Amino acid sequence: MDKQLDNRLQTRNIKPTAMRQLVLQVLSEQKTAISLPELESKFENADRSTLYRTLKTFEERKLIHSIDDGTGALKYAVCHEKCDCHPEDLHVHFYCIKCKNTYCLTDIPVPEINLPVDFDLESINIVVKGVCANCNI
Amino acid sequence: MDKQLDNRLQTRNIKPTAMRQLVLQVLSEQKTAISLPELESKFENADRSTLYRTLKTFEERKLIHSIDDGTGALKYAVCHEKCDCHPEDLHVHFYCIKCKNTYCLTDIPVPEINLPVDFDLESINIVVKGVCANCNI
DNA sequence: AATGTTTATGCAACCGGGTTGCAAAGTTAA
DNA sequence: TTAACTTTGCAACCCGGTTGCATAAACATT
Ligand SMILES: [Mn+2]
Ligand SMILES: [Mn+2]
Ligand SMILES: [Zn+2]
Ligand SMILES: [Zn+2]
Repeated sequence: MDKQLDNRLQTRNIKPTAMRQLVLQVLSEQKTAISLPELESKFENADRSTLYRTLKTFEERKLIHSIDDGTGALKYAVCHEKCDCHPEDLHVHFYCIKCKNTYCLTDIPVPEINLPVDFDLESINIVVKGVCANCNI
Repeated sequence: MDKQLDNRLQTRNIKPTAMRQLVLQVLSEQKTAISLPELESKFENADRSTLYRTLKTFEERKLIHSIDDGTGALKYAVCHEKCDCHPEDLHVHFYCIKCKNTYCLTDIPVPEINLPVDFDLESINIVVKGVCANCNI
């Protein structure tokens, strides 16, 4: 289908099955992060475990990243092209308590955190809660 | 029982039932945050929903705070005396991928985050993952 | 002390997100 | 064509969290 998306799959070493193309397409259309149950509801007849495994594969290969915004369901969003999900690639996420959407604030990198001595840092998860611009008019 | 702990309950307007005294005692003994299932396992015959509601009450009254470290189970830790869980009271949390403990890094306040225009901030959740000092010898 | 009212507890059942085992279908490589 | 591997679909399960409801305990009023 979409040549662009197929490329994204290929460069991440993911075989472009029909299912995966569809899932990536849906993910790419989202303006905010989406959960597995939400994704499920976007398809008529898709099996949850297939979608689940598709997301897992995507995440493993760094095509998407997941956000735990504290709502109980992991949210997913496509990584930007060159992302490797290393600390310097990470950004802040925002959960709106009104519209319940979770935004990637890709312009806001996670700040440096100075851990106590002998603590090793591997990743940082920052979720800010509040009211988003759309809900704030 | 413990006069200190009873005071903590009173100053937070929580009636000091036997159950609540016990739960607060266990919580106070922890060096790292503890989940409901873990708490459950510290008692012989405690009912889950009672413990659940006890934690909820404690959290509502700001006697304890909860941490979503991404493991699937919320962790709880006692707030410090004067805490109101406002952004300026919040600290960074650390999840050790080796020992699976979640630490309150009470000395590390959450940094300021400048949100995009029209976004209102209510709370900030920061969880750093890595290896803790104990596991790093 | 006896009564009614509020609050806390215990039990059971449920919910929802996530996860797995396994067999069938599809793909790829000899 | 056959064999090996990968992906999909289905069903069943796990676990943390949550709720309705009945009982018990605490509290207040007479
Ligand atoms: Mn993101
Ligand atoms: Mn803490
Ligand atoms: Zn919003
Ligand atoms: Zn550790």
